[in-house]
Amino acid sequence: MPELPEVETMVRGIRPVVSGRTIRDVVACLNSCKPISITPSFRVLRDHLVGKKVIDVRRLGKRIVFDVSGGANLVVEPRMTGLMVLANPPSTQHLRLRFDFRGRAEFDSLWFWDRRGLGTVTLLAPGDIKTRFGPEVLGVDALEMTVEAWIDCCGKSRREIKVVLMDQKMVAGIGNLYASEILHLAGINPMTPANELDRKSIRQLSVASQSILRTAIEDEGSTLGDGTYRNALSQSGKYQNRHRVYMREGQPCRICRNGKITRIVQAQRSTFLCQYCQGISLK
DNA sequence: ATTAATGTTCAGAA
DNA sequence: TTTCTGAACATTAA
Repeated sequence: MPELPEVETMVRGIRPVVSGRTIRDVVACLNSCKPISITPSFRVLRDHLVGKKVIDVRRLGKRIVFDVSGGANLVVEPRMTGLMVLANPPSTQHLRLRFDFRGRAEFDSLWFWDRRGLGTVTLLAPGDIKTRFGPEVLGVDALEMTVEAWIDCCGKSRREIKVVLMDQKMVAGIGNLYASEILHLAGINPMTPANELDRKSIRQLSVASQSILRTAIEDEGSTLGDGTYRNALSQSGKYQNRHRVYMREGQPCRICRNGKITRIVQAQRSTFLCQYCQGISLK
């Protein structure tokens, strides 16, 4: 579930605690749970990181990037259920990796907890970090998506716009949850082929994307029913209370109050929508 | 007790 | 070339 707002929240929680600190040790598979995918290998990762200093922690799409002294990067991909926490992980069962820091402070370890274990951790050599990702929906300077980039991105695919929004090579940061929310705010039918959207709709998409994601960051992301997602201190997000459509099938639309939220399936994933707000005639 | 579904990504097939 | 399918894994609901 961690999408841009959740990953951004993790980074904001971790950065002030971890930046400037030296890695004392890295420990894998606490409580002997299964190892997650580590590239090139846990051994290499550990040997390289121990003794290095964390220069900065930042977000790239849905990934957490640690810049370490010497120029290498540690890239953590939470995928479905991965979390980076400084304390109180949801359970002791799925602690996959632990980073210990030198010196003494309020928090001396950073954990990678992952219930499903689909997350990945990659150590990249200096200079190897290049984004196979599209531009950021929210990002610094040139990395941030412009309306022109949106027009370009939509124009080159015939796939449904919902599917294109989730394609990280087109735009980095949007996943299944926020795609539904964004399209509802933009008043766009999720099934519309991306290349059939007019300029006005694309502009609305651009505005809606930034608006939804910014608000979700302010609310520290969405913690769904299973309670999996938490911030760095293991507290729940609040944005789920403001969901317009996601997981609200059958409930009245909060905006138009005309009808109920509908669930459809696109690319094997649930999409939630309001047929009135999004101009859809369902047969 | 099986089976399907769940937030993501990617390799390999169509 | 672009788009689609299934697999990686753990847990819950049906």
